[in-house]
Amino acid sequence: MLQSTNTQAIARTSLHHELVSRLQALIINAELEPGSKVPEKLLCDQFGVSRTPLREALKVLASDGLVRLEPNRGAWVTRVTVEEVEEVFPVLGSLEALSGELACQNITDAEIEAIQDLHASMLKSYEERDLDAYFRINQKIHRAILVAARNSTLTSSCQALSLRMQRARYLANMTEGRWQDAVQEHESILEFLIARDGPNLSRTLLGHMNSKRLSVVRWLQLEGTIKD
Amino acid sequence: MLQSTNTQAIARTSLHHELVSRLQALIINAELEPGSKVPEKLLCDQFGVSRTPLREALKVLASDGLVRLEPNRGAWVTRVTVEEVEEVFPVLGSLEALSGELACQNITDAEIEAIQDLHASMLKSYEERDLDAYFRINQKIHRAILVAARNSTLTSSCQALSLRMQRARYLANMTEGRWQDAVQEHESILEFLIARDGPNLSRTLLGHMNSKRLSVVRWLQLEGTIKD
DNA sequence: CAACTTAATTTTGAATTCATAATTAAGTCA
DNA sequence: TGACTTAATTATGAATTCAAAATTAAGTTG
Repeated sequence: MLQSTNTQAIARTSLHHELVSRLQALIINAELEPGSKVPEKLLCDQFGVSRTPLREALKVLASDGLVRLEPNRGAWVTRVTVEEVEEVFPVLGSLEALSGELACQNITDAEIEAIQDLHASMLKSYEERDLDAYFRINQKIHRAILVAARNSTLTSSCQALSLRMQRARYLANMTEGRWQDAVQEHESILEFLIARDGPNLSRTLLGHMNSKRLSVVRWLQLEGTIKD
Repeated sequence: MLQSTNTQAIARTSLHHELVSRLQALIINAELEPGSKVPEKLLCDQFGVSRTPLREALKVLASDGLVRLEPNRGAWVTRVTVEEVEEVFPVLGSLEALSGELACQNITDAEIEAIQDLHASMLKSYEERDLDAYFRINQKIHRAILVAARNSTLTSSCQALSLRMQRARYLANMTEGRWQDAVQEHESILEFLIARDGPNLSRTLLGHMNSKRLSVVRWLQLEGTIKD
């Protein structure tokens, strides 16, 4: 063996870089609650680092819109608002549409097969009504299409915006009807991908994002109604 | 008067935020040369700040792709590569296309008039072959369309990618033929905007970006040929 | 004197310190 | 008691310090 067994994945570049990932995860999983203050000291203890690298990470998260920095009042976890959703989804839609177009030009047969497998697993999760698994696989499919687009700039732009929409499992709320539609949309996506039909895949992905937007907005509004 | 005279614009939030802007400007204007090391100490002296906020700013710039952080070797100003241009312009094209679509839905008559004025000034700069002025106004037009799109997420995404492409005045290299074409494209853009014809404006902006991409790539390759 | 070692210097990444702003707690008075 | 003031505490932003890594300079040897 040329390389030693990877002790734990690839050694991350810097402390700050690692912290960005960790904090992203905490925010996505709502372990840091939306609207709450980022507990700087606690996190430093938790991660065993000083405030310097943690604060560096927070600046980066702020530029990605996951936290908001209030002068002299620290960092606050941002909330997903209806306004934000109405802004982000159209942008994400455009980018996903592009990813579909490019993927059709560049995807290999092996990659398509891999996506077919993912699709099959996703259907299984749907039948078992396992929402968590469904979403995990769903993400993998979208990610696989992005990878096939061979454009790392596109990938990271999408990733950043997706993260903002993934906060607090808002997407995980689906009515039976919406879920069924989403699965149907994914059938089309796969079909056009196999046919390497860029324009139609593009259009379908855009529509898919639009449906997601409507669903998320509906849910946010409902949630607002309940809480107020 | 309710408020005191604004001592110097709006007091910026934090040191780090101000530094991000300053460093962006230095990189865009190639005062920090592409491929060179970011002179941490010098910049600290220059700006009269300590390393902490400067380094925070560098992390943010790194996440935007303007600098690259090499572990234990500091920050380096990234170069614009052909690969990057081939990646970024398609994404920027998609986003600008969306901005055109949305602008047609939301732009006011007053905003259109303002863009017409900018367009007229730009034509004047073209006739006077004042490339600097031309580009400044060009940017303003694209920005005005973005503003009219009423989507701040879209605006900041475009802005971030634009910055990456603005490094080192690469865009400022235009042959007479390309310049003429660009002006013609802008005529169409204005026309479709006035007609509030979203689909055609969208298409034109996408094409415009594509032309820019070709022009920049051609120039980068030429430059490479000369230097090697 | 050219290739290699080793020591001095500088730079980097991160912890610590410190002044200031914000928050909380305690005290005051109607 | 409850609104207001003031003092104590805590948290924040930024400068400073410090250990480790990288770079440069100075020797050393063939």
